[in-house]
Amino acid sequence: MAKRTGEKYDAIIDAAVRVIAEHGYHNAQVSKIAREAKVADGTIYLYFKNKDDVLISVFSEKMGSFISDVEEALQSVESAVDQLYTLIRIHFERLEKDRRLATVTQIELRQSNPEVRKGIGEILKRYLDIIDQVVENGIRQGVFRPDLDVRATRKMIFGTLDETVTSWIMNDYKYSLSGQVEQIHRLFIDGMRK
Amino acid sequence: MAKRTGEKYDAIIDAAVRVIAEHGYHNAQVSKIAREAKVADGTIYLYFKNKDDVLISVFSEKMGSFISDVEEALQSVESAVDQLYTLIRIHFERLEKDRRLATVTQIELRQSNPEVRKGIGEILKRYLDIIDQVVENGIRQGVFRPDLDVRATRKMIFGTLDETVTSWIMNDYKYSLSGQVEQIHRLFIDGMRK
Amino acid sequence: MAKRTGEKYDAIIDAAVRVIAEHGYHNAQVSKIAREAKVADGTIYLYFKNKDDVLISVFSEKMGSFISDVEEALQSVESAVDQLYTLIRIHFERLEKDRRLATVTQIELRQSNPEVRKGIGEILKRYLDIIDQVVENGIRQGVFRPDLDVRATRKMIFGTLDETVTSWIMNDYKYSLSGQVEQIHRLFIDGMRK
Amino acid sequence: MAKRTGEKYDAIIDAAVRVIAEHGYHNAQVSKIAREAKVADGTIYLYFKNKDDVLISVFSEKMGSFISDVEEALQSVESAVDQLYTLIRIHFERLEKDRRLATVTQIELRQSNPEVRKGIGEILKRYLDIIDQVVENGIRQGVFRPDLDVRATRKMIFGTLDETVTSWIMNDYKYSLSGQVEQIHRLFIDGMRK
DNA sequence: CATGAATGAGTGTTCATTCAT
DNA sequence: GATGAATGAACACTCATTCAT
Repeated sequence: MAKRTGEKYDAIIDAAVRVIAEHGYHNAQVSKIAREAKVADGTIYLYFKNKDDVLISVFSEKMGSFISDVEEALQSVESAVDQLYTLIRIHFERLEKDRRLATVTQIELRQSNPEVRKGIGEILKRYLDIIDQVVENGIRQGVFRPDLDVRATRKMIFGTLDETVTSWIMNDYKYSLSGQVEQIHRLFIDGMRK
Repeated sequence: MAKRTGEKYDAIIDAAVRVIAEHGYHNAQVSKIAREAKVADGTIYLYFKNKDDVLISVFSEKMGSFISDVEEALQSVESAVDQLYTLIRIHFERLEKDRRLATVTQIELRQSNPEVRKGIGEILKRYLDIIDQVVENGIRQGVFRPDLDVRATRKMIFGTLDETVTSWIMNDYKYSLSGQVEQIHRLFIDGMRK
Repeated sequence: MAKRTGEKYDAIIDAAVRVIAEHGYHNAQVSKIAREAKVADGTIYLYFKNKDDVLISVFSEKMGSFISDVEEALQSVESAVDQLYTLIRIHFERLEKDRRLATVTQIELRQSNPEVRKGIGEILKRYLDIIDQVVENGIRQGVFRPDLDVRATRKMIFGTLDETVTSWIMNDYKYSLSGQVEQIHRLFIDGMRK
Repeated sequence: MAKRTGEKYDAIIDAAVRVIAEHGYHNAQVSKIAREAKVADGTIYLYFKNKDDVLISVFSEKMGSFISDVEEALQSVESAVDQLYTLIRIHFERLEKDRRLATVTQIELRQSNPEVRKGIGEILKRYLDIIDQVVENGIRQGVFRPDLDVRATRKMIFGTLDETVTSWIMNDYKYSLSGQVEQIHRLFIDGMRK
């Protein structure tokens, strides 16, 4: 049971994204995903434990590559201020480039049951850790306030990015996400005060 | 259909909160809510259009009083910097005081279908408007940067508060929410830079 | 859940017997039983815990009245020899009179899963107890051998009756069941020896 | 299709017995039997027409040797009274010696669908014929009553043995089967009467 | 001969909503 | 207004069988 690789594995993951994006979480039946992936219903169960596993895997596979990209990009950046900029930029650019995936991960999969949400939460932890490291870097480098609460700061950063992307989707992508990198970066670094 | 007041109306709303808090969104059946409210299943449909309407009303009734509280409190505060402080403080205090309601509005109701989420979104707009006004006040008063993008700033503020509360719930309320008001207020106002 | 009486309760039980008799155990879907009983599928679950419960109840209700009939009839019979005769007679007469029920309880329900079989076994225990009492009576009355092993004797009696009925059904009811009462009674009492 | 011999043929039959004995009829999937037999799923279909064929063959192969043993043993016994004793003894001894096989043939395979049951019935006919011959022998030898109904008597004999074995299994083999040969033989021959 | 990946038909159960009383 | 019995649509998952290699 549950081979986690192969052509069909990828086909099912991608089909799930398309079906969820088009029909919404509550209308993404297994049979619909199978048809979209051009496999039989039962084939899905050769690659995944159950429907929840498909959904968690969608998030894991897609978000995983996203997180890896961010990790890699941050390696070649020295200053924590610039790292934060890079992180915001990649976060926005990636999701702006794949609206369908953005909708699925930001909106649809959040309607899921506790089991799936738990799986999603575990994957997101990796991302939150990266943010923590950037903040800690900045403190160590002496560019961020030494009394910064890392966890609170991380929640500000993640909460802001998440809300911004969600809002962008809910407003039908009608403005540029990546156009806000500058603005938000400055908000984080310098705050609202004149 | 759909009297929106009365003893039973309130009983049903409160029963819904209790049932969702105790059993989770996906186990909050109409019949369970009816039993908890000590009315017949059918009676719910004399006061609400359908189940979605019950859920949206839960959010509306409970969040409505919350928003009014914030509005009122802000009236007696002059400076936008202090208004922002007050907003954060009330946001955290209110939810910290009623953990059950916090869980229902922050976690459970977000698993709902598009219809309910839309209803919730509309109610939240009032809150977002209040945040906008605080930001605009600050610009007008000359204490916030004049080039602040009001909408981006509002997303930062709301996104951060929301993520902070969610995180607090997910970590079993094991630290103080209101203990973070100071820290987060300073993050907003002065940013992360040393 | 699970009101165990009422007009519809009976209708569902009877529909189940008809459906199983006509289509066989493996083709007796809940929806088919519901249609036959002229109720909605869901209604079945107002009266029964699940499908297994329906099947066990079929056996319980039908066999229950059968066992009560036997119990009652034995009361008015003094001698254990005659009691045994009466038991065999009623056993055969009842099943001969309702061939459909005979098929369902003898053939179809025995193909069921362990859960149902367990339920059936528990109901049969009452019948086996009655047989035991007849045997014990006979020993006490001094008409049966005092060294008779009650349990072994009971197995002979029940096993024989059961096999005889099953065989009669498998041979398409083409001979008379009640015509064999005499013969079998004498076999039990006097044995095969000349 | 369907070679009925060979190393793998036997391996599959034996694997089926083990799997059914361990997991029960309703959990004896073809793939599980294949794994136990160390062949591929598809290989089973080179030796058997379908799953039913496997199950019937299990009964046929195992019961076949049992019946042959009985046939052979009876040859060297003269008197019908002793033949009946021998038949009961071998019946009980064989099944007592291989509890796993006893469970499979007495309990598990009886849950099967009509097709398999029909196959089983045909095999059992050979056994029933042997019983008939013993009874007829006895009548001819003048030791059994001449008015004995052979078929009814056969049903008593088979029904009793079958019920006794089933009961022994259901009671977890906790008493001796072969210890009951005497008792049951006397019941058959001399009846219950003092 | 043998493999094992792929197929796809088939069904018990839940629960929001209705409506006769 | 209030009841609660009745409705019936909707869907994830299993597993015997096939067939390309």
